[in-house]
Amino acid sequence: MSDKYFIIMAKVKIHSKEIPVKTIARLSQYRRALLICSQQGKTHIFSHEIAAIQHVTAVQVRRDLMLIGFNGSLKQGYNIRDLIEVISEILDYKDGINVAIFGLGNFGRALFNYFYGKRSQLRIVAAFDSNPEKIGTEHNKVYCYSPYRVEEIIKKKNIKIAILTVPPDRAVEVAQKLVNAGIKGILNYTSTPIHVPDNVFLDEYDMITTMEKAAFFVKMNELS
Amino acid sequence: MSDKYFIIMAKVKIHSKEIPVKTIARLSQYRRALLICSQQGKTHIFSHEIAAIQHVTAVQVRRDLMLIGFNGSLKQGYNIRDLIEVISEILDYKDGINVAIFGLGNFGRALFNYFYGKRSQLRIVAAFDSNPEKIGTEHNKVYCYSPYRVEEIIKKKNIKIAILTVPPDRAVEVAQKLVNAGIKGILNYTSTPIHVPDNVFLDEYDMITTMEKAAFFVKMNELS
DNA sequence: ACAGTGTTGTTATTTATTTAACAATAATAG
DNA sequence: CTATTATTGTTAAATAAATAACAACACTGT
Repeated sequence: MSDKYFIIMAKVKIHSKEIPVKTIARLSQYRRALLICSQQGKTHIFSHEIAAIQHVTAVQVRRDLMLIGFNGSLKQGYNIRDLIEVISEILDYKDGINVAIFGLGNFGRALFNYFYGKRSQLRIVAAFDSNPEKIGTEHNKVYCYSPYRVEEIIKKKNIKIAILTVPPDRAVEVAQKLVNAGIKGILNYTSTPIHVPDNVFLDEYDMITTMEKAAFFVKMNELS
Repeated sequence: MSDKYFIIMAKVKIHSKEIPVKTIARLSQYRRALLICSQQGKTHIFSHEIAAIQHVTAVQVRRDLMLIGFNGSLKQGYNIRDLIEVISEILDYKDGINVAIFGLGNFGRALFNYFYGKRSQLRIVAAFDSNPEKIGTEHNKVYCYSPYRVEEIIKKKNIKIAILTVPPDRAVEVAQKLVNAGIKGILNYTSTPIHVPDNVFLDEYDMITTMEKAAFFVKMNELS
């Protein structure tokens, strides 16, 4: 059997320039740093100041901002308010984006609480759980539905992104259901890898892998 | 002011070959897939089978295994039991590694429950929280200590890795304390970036960034 | 015995990303 | 008015990682 290839979204064009995925992630981080600075009354910031807050070099900040076509001034650096606006223009979805959480176990509830109300652009509008005791309950005005109603609710509430926190053995099945229902992005926090079509965004985060990586580096550091 | 540079651990030598960080992460994932296959009674596996379970190509699997010097057989593929052993030899810390969790909010508790007992190599042996009501409580035999005792307990219990889930405004301060106490790795789940010396492993995961990236790709996909 | 098949192991190539280098600039101090 | 300084913006180079290409092999069926 020949090898199979999975196509992922690697670069994106903005202002006719190619923007690496990693730049997108950094823009999100820059914005948060900028919002804090802005709240503190700062109006301008240098590339090395942004770099010092986040884990990057000043060169990288400048390069990222160049890619999105944002210009600073030589003596004052970058205008914070303007930069926030430009980044928001790129990152934000017009009228906000609706998110649902699938699986209200410990993890799901924690993410829900962590997330709820943090960024108005990203709204959790529904929860799903197969536990009959949870179905029908409400939490911060977010209703918990039965999995049977996934397709109906996704369409009715225009849910674009799913946070997947179901038990590992249900992940594949639920993901399939979500894709069929027309979800546009899945954040998979189960330890089971899932597959989605090319036009669905997928991000998988697995804490066990991260822990094992950490353990490995601790070990390597001790040896050298 | 000139640019500053942060040195990170990018590659590691095993058997005189350089191994990319990403390969290390994949090895952890391969092992989990292999453990499941092994439990199902399978003894051998082909590269494309591993690839189909995880999100990679068969070539990448073969390349990763080549880097760690593991050989398969032409007709049967890779011996599952042997491969698990070799990967474990690389990833695992001799007698297991002790982990502590800092901040028992929703997120901290969720990670604790998610994690507890999952991998015997990685043991959660202590928790810390500044809330007096939590201090002194016990959960699955794991005691919750006052932050005042961080240094003492880290040394006494030989804690190598910290899971950081304190509120964002405490992250920097707590991280500093951990580094001073001799912690070797930090998994930072607060949304505040932290800085650590080169010899301390750091992994930062920020859900907001991931969500914003997801939203961005949803948007891009709709435009094209 | 030999063509056909499906696999591994490895080198070469391509792509992606970061880092370095540096010209251009604007302010400042002498 | 000129040298100095600290910064941006951008191109070039270096590094990292993924993908392709393919030789070597071992088994199968004819």
